[in-house]
Amino acid sequence: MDRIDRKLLNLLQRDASRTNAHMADEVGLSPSSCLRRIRRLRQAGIIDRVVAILNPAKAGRRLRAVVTVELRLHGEPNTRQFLDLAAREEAVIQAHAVTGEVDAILMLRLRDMEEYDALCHRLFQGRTNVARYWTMMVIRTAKDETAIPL
Amino acid sequence: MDRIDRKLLNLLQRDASRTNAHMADEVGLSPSSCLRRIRRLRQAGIIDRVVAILNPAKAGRRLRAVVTVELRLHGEPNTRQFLDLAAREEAVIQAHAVTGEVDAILMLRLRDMEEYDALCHRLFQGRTNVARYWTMMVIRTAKDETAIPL
DNA sequence: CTCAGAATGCAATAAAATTGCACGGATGTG
DNA sequence: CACATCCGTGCAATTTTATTGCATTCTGAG
Repeated sequence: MDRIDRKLLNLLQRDASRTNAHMADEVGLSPSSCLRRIRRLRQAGIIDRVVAILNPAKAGRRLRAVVTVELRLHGEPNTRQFLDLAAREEAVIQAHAVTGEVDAILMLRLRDMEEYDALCHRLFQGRTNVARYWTMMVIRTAKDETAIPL
Repeated sequence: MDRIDRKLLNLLQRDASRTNAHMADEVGLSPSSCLRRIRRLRQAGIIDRVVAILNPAKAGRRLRAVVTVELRLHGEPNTRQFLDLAAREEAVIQAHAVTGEVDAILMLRLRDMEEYDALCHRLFQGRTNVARYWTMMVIRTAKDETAIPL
């Protein structure tokens, strides 16, 4: 993992659709060398996968929300059970167990408020293990990266 | 945006490294038709970009945290100023203004606690506009998608 | 300094993407 | 219902890109 690897990873984290020859130019290597490095980074699992990022609005998911959740019954099996339940919801993009005043945090991608309402009913109301929950609707996004700083 | 487009987008959101011919097979189209659809989805901006997703641990960013922030001075210019400040930090992956009991929420990718400490000093202490902040360190992740449900 | 292992560049080859073109199905109109 | 038009499709030719073998160069340990 030298300087060139880092440079390649940074390029790939922003735009993985460039041709290998172009990438080689950027880092000052021959196409074959460049390709072999990228392949090595993939096989080592440093590059986990390559994905397409959609425009949320154009994909019909304008709303974004963060929900913090306090459970009634804390501890390992209960937390896991709730997270698994949440993970099954397609609107739930991320589900984490966390430290702090709450037990879990969910990131949502929503079509509209109707979907939010329905989701809350399924996850938070009825006979679920949720004591309280706090919803933060995203008003404005100043930064939104998938890239991990190196 | 018919059924085939949605299928293509779902495939690309999980793995955009497949060959066009493979994708064509998956959706039951010829390679040329498949390619033209993908190109159209890109030009329409539905596909925003294609990126490499790294393994956080192998990239040296084992720690993940969510921080909610209450500002001293609320309202538009102050919130924007704080978000811009936060966005300049490389450990800050996402920065949002939100509704609810807090004003902003930050997603962090951290190397270690030392980096967290330094970041807190820069963003939350001293003469910044932050009244209080709550850190939730991610213990376990049950779901972590970049894909937007269609 | 010397040697072994790893990385590199070049050129040939294989694979993939891209394009032109003709066909077929859906839609709208007289 | 016949007809013209438009859009998407598949095939095959072409161009571009990825991949590999091999000789050379670089790097680090002893």
